[in-house]
Amino acid sequence: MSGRPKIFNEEEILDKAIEVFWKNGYEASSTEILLDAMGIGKSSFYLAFKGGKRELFEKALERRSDLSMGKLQRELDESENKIEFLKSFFMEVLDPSSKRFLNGCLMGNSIAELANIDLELKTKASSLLLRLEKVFATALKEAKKDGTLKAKENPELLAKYLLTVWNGLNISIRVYPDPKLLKPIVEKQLQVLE
Amino acid sequence: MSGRPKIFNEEEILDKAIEVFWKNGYEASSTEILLDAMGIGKSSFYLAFKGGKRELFEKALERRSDLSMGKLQRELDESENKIEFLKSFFMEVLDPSSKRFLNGCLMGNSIAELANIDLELKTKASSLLLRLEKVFATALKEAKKDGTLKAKENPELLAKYLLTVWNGLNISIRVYPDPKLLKPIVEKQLQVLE
DNA sequence: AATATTTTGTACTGAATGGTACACAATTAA
DNA sequence: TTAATTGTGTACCATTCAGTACAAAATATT
Repeated sequence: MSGRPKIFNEEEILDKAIEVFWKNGYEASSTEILLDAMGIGKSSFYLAFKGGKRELFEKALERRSDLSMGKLQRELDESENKIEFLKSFFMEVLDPSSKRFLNGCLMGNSIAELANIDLELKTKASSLLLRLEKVFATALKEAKKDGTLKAKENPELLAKYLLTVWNGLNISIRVYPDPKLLKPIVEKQLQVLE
Repeated sequence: MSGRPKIFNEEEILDKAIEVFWKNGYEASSTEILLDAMGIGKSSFYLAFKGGKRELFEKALERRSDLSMGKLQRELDESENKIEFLKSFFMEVLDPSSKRFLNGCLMGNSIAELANIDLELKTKASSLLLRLEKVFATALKEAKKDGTLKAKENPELLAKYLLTVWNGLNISIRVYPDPKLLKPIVEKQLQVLE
């Protein structure tokens, strides 16, 4: 059953692919660049990913979502004050040392790039981005229950609101070179959580 | 001095190019697709646009900005209540028959796509998008003067806030297939203008 | 009508694209 | 030790990419 062992670990090369796609987007990430980054040859790649670059992209989106949503959910579970945590979560985007500062949100970027190019991939990115809304929603519900969220608005609505803030922020950080300019904006946007 | 006459009008073919770039983005718009849409041949194109596709994209961005900012400024100048007009301006994005509903914002898309691919083009798109902030800012200042804007916040800050809302909205419309879902979100975001 | 000037259509180019073919290498099971 | 199985490296492929060369066409000037 098992012949020659794989020289690579699928999760590791997916992480490399995520970096490339996140930085360059889908179209501008050539298979050559991707293979270089992943450190594997063509035949290994096409054996593992029969669907080629497109399948790799789908898997990369999924893994990126799994990792970041898992981390976020864990942090929320551990946090005392979920509202304060959410605020810091948004503020992190303004940190010039964060990947997101330069690259924005992988899902948002993919939606913008592929909306009219590849409906299926765009829909995939959309649904993965909606996981973030879901995480926001449950956190807000819990915060409402434990009293840290005083706002009268529906948590479901607030979650959609936050997702839109998220989307805007990830574009705006690349418009305003100085993160200080955006800080008061984000604070203003997050006032609904007061 | 004047030889064979041009078979095309530069503004008209730029409008066609805008449509293509807006729909597909930069990378996925091949010169072939562009030339087909513009209805001209290669030699005519490269004679008029020595810089090729890249120059065409720059000119397209500029023209798109000129046209839309010109229109917006005119509408603002004519409007009685600038705050109400700005609200309707944002609500228009949610109209499924608007181009923006499917394609988002050309500048925002370009920033997302080219941020790490072509710094110069990304910077160009950014600075053109900042024109929108400028238009917002002057409108808000006037509204504050004439009393239609009651908010105590600095108009400059509010203008940046609106631009971020704009950026988020143009991603979110492609995440939420049903524009009704977004309407209350936008209303909430625009409450700062009350 | 001849000439200068500019634009256009066609054919071509070299490079890059995503993807295959296939012989060979490394492992496990018989 | 041999066979079966699976993975890898190299060479190759057709297509598409952005862009050029150049001759022919259409105009204005003389």
